[in-house]
Amino acid sequence: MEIENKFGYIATLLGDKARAIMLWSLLDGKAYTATELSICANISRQSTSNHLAKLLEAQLLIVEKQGRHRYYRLANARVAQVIESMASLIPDAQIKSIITKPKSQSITYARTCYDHLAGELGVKITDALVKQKIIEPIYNKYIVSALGVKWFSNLDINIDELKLKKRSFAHKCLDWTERRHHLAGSLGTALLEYMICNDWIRKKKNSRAVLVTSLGTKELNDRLKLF
Amino acid sequence: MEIENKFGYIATLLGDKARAIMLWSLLDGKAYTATELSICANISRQSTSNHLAKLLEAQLLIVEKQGRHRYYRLANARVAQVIESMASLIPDAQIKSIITKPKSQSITYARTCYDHLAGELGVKITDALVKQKIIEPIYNKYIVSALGVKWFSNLDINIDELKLKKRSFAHKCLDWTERRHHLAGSLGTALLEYMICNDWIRKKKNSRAVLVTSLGTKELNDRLKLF
DNA sequence: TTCATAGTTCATTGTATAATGAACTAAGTA
DNA sequence: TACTTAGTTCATTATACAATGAACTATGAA
Repeated sequence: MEIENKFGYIATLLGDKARAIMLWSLLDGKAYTATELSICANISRQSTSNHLAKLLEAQLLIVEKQGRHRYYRLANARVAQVIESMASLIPDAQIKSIITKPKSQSITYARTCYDHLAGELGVKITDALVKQKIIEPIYNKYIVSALGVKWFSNLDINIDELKLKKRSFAHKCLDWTERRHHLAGSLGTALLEYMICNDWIRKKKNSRAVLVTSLGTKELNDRLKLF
Repeated sequence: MEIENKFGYIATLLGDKARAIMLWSLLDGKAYTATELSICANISRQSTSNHLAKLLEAQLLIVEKQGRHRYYRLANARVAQVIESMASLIPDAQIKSIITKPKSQSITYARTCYDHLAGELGVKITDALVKQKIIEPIYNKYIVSALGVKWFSNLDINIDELKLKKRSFAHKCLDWTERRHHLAGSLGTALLEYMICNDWIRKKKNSRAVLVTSLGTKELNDRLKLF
């Protein structure tokens, strides 16, 4: 098979309406049962099963059996990033009509993108990290400066340890609301984890939206001159 | 329309086999005619036209009319980025297969286009002029920066004089081999004349091809960091 | 002029594949 | 044990939309 056909295979797979909705729902990184996903996409369980089988075969999803339930989740962070970046192609006019909706304000301001922080806040923090010379953008990645190693160690994040992990360390992820890059990879995950554990931000229930606590505002301002 | 439906709209658009092949072909950043794209995708011209209209409407492509041809290209770098990132999801990728380019013969490498320089060299020079901030692309034209005025005056080219002429000063011309823009207009003519007069390049007899002299190579490298 | 080529539009046909119903396995429950 | 729920498989149906032919505009060339 030629490369463009392989690309077409992936594109077709993502292109079905029902599958697109399911994948979008899975963007929070959580695992959902087949029945839950069928409700999301508003199709029969049989049909859902068929779609899920295809997504599994393409290694876009992974499945975990637990009793009589099967929990489906995105195979890895890369899948999530591709889906989010595809959303950045939604025509400007349509994006505007979405982000001005009151209920989507929080999701566009700050949300999780699978395992790291996205939205306006995600981009702002990344910008600040670059401005403070903590990280530096190189091609599609970021490198951490000597100063940055120190900065992250204050958050109990050990750069050397993270680099040892198999997964990507610190790469760029395209944000669909901001149309700009933000920090992803194991470093992005570590930062998100720290912020949640230390109550800088809180996840909203049943949503990818997060909100910044007053402590978080203070810390981000002190450490990154963010606000 | 909800966000997941809009995502589905984009995904569906990219998901058609024929469209996927066309988009993949356009990844090189060059512009192609509708007929050429129909050959790439191996479908009829009518069908191609239909697909292109959809991609245009979604602002994934832009079109430029030139005579009876319509040149289609990706709307911006983001589109290319997303397509490439989607290709990264191809399972057990054998993406290492290199995309072969048609080898450039002298007629495609450098040739005159009516009264200015075209071909790969023409495009390269134009790119370098932009990169060095000597000229700046604005819509279908180029403007010359203050730095640029100085740069051209070193070649005895007086920008103010050229602007007084009735004909177009510096517009974009689409190259058929490179499918990318290069400098045309009175400024393009003046530059070509200078290069010939000063033996940077020589016209081949009975041909539009030109060859670059060793002096030309040196000068273009010194002044534009071209090679 | 007239002809050829590039490209589009529109109505019709064709087809790939999604959705569905019925029948099934497998796990949990009363 | 029988019964319910989760999920799948398979054969059939339905449908969205891609492909096509015919007719059209527009540019360029003889």
